[in-house]
Formats: sequence, C-alpha cells, structure tokens
Amino acid sequence: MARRTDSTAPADRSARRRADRIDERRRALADAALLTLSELGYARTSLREIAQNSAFSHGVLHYYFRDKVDLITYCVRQYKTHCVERYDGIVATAASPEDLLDGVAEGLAATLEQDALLHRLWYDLRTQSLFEESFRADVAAIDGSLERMIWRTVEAYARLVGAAPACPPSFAYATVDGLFHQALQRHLAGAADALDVLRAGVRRQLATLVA
Amino acid sequence: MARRTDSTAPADRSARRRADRIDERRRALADAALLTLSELGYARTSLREIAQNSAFSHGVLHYYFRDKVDLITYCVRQYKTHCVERYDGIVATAASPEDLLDGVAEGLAATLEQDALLHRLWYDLRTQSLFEESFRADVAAIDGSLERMIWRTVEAYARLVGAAPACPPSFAYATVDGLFHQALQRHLAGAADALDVLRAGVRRQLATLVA
DNA sequence: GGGAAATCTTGACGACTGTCCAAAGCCGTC
DNA sequence: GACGGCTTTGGACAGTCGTCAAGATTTCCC
Repeated sequence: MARRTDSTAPADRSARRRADRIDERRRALADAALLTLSELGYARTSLREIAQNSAFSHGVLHYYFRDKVDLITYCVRQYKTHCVERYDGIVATAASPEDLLDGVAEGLAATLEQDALLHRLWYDLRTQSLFEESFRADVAAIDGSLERMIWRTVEAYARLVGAAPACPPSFAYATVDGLFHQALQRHLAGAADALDVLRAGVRRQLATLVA
Repeated sequence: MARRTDSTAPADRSARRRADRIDERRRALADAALLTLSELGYARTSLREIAQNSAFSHGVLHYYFRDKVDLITYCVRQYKTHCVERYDGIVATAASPEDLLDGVAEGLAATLEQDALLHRLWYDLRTQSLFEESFRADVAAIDGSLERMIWRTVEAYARLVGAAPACPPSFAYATVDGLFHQALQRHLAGAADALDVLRAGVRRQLATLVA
C-alpha cells in the first residue's frame, strides 16, 4: 500500500504525457486540415487531401478523430480560438472615440487582409451549417462570440462619447458583418480599394449605433 | 429561287419550335434542380438526385446541359430572374417616407419567409463562387443587381424626405444584406422574432442612409 | 404508315469518397 | 536486447459521383 496515493506515480505521468501527445497531434492535424479547408472550401476538401498537406497518411486521421465531422468540428473550434485571440485587445487601449474607430477599422482591415482565406472558410462553414446539422452548434457559438465582440466595441465607443448604445447587439453585428463580408468578397476579387471601403464603412456604421 | 426568302418557311418554323421546346425542357429541368439545390445545398446535390426530383432520368441532363457547371449556371441565371421579378415593384408605389419604409421592410420580410430556402441557396452559391471560378461571373451579376435594387430604394427614400443619399451604394447593400442574412439564419433556426427584428433593422438602417 | 430524326433510358466506366483493418514500424520499459 | 503496446501505413471495401454511349422509344414529316 505504501505510496499508492502518490499522484505522480509513473503510470499517471506516462498517461498524462500520452494524452498531451495525442492533443498535440490532433492540433497539428487540425492545422493541416484548416490549411486545406481554407484553400479548397468545405465541399472540395477530402480527408486524403488533408493528409497530403500534413506529414501523415490518410489512415491516421481516423486514429485521432472519430470521423470527418469530428475532425471538422475540431477545426472549427480551433479556428474560433485563433479568431477571438486575434480580435481581442483591439478595443482595450483606446482613449478617445477617434482612437477607437481608428483601431477597430484598422484591426478589421488588417485581419481581413492577413487571414482572408480563413475568413472565407468561416463564411463557407457558416453557410454549410445551414444545411448540415453536424456543426451547427459550434458555428452558432462562434457567431455569438463574434456578436459579443462587436457589441463590446459599441459599448466602448458609447462610453467614450458619453452616450448609450442605441441598437440591439444583433443589429450591430449584422451590419458590421455585412460590411466585412462584402469587403472580403471584393478583396478576394482583387479590388484594390476593398480595405479602404471597409475602414470607412465600419467607422460610419459604428458612429450611427450610439444615441 | 422563288420563295427562298420567305422567313416562315416550314423548316424555319420547325426549327424554332424545336428550339422553344428545348428551352422549355431546360427551364423545367432547372426548376427541378433549383428545388433539389435549395433543399440540399450545392455540396450535397448530385445530378441523379436532381433527376429523381424531375420526371426524367439522370442521363437526360447531359442532353440539355453540357455538364454540371452548365446546369448550375443556368439555374443561377433562372434564380436571378425569379428574384428581381419578386423584388421589383415594391418601391414604385410609395407616397410617403413611412409608406416606403413599411413597404420595403414588409417586402423583405415576406420574401424571406416565403422563399427562405431559395435565399439560403443564394448565400450558398455566393459562397461557393468564392472557391470556384465557374459561376463567379453570374453570381457577381446577381450581386450587382441586388445592390442596384437596394440603391433604388435608398434613392426613392431620399427623394421622399427631400434629402440626398449620404452613402455609397455598396455600403447600403452590405449593411442591408447583412441584416437580411442574419434574419434568414435566425428564421431557419426557428426564431419567432426573426422577421420582426428584420423589419425594425431595415427601417432603422435605411433611415440612416440619407443626409 | 413508314422512315428518319429527336429524345429518353439504362447501364457502364473510371475516379473519387469516407471508413475500416491487418500488418508493419516505432518506442519505452523491464 | 527483447518484449508489448502505441502509432502509422497503405491497401481494400462499398458507395457515390459526373460523364458517356449504345440502344429503346417517341415524335415529326413526307
């Protein structure tokens, strides 16, 4: 019985290391999957293609993921963390309304440019979730967190101009998302002014959202 | 040489009738395809499934359409005419700004409710066109005509309140489309207030678009 | 009414998909 | 250094896909 209560018994430590290794593999495979997905879109991405963009063979995907839906769900979740990490922190450090508008407009334009393919994938998956039950819940969760992010911006702006938000959060999100989506579409189509139009549009729309 | 110049020679008439019949078949098949597409989405719709929702067998599709892309392109074009026909005429008969806002809000809410699946398909195809070159041109054409439709509304509203539009057409379209897309998403998810939220949102947004 | 052309059906083809599995490779532990 | 479990491979499987073509059927014209 001696030291059976020791929580760092060799067996436990090895089990933990194993679990960590598995998590790491899953993350790596999900990264490869996101790469392929953002390039080809959901409809045209096969498991073999994903595996070819990774260091492994196609069979290993079913060792780490139950099936294709499990993998894609995991990818969506991973994308979400990537997403909110990027977005957060834009709002925090603004001292004046103008600063905030600048920061938000610039932040959105920057991520649109840098992560254009990931955003394209996001809109793809969001649309697919309208047809496929599988990852609807995860998509809805991301949508909600994006809406809350926009809403934090509106609240911060309202505070800085000494007014109150004058619209529901869903209205703010819908209109700004519409602007972002259109800008992405034009940016991908090669329109040189897409980013500037987005900046101007976001500034204008945010300004009308407070009383 | 006698009547070789007669434009209604039997051969011509028969050729014309044949062409008409072909057009009719193509329209019927495209209708069946639109039915299936709007139910399953682009990614999950196969030619066999389309044929099963029609009165014909799957082989006939390649008699009237070169390939799948040709069929879907034809569907997209057909959807466009269906779309603008529906939309047009909302704006024309408004006497006061309030009338116009009512009419537009109600018109958008009505088509969202009645043609929910078709609109879902539209967003699906628009997203697919970000990945697939094939029907990008047709999608862009529809997008443009929708933008012009919204813009006509803005202009009419501005005229009625005696002001000028105070934003670019693309801004008006992006924000209203964002509202419409969100409302569709919530409506399909079963939210009972989706239509009312859309009505309120559209009214609010349109009102801010003129000086 | 018969023959030719248009139309439609049916089955086949090769390519591709997600999934599964037996075997091989790998690695830590005794 | 050999054993045993964890990883990984690559092929097999059943299914579906778009496409095609040969044959059956219908339609039309003389």
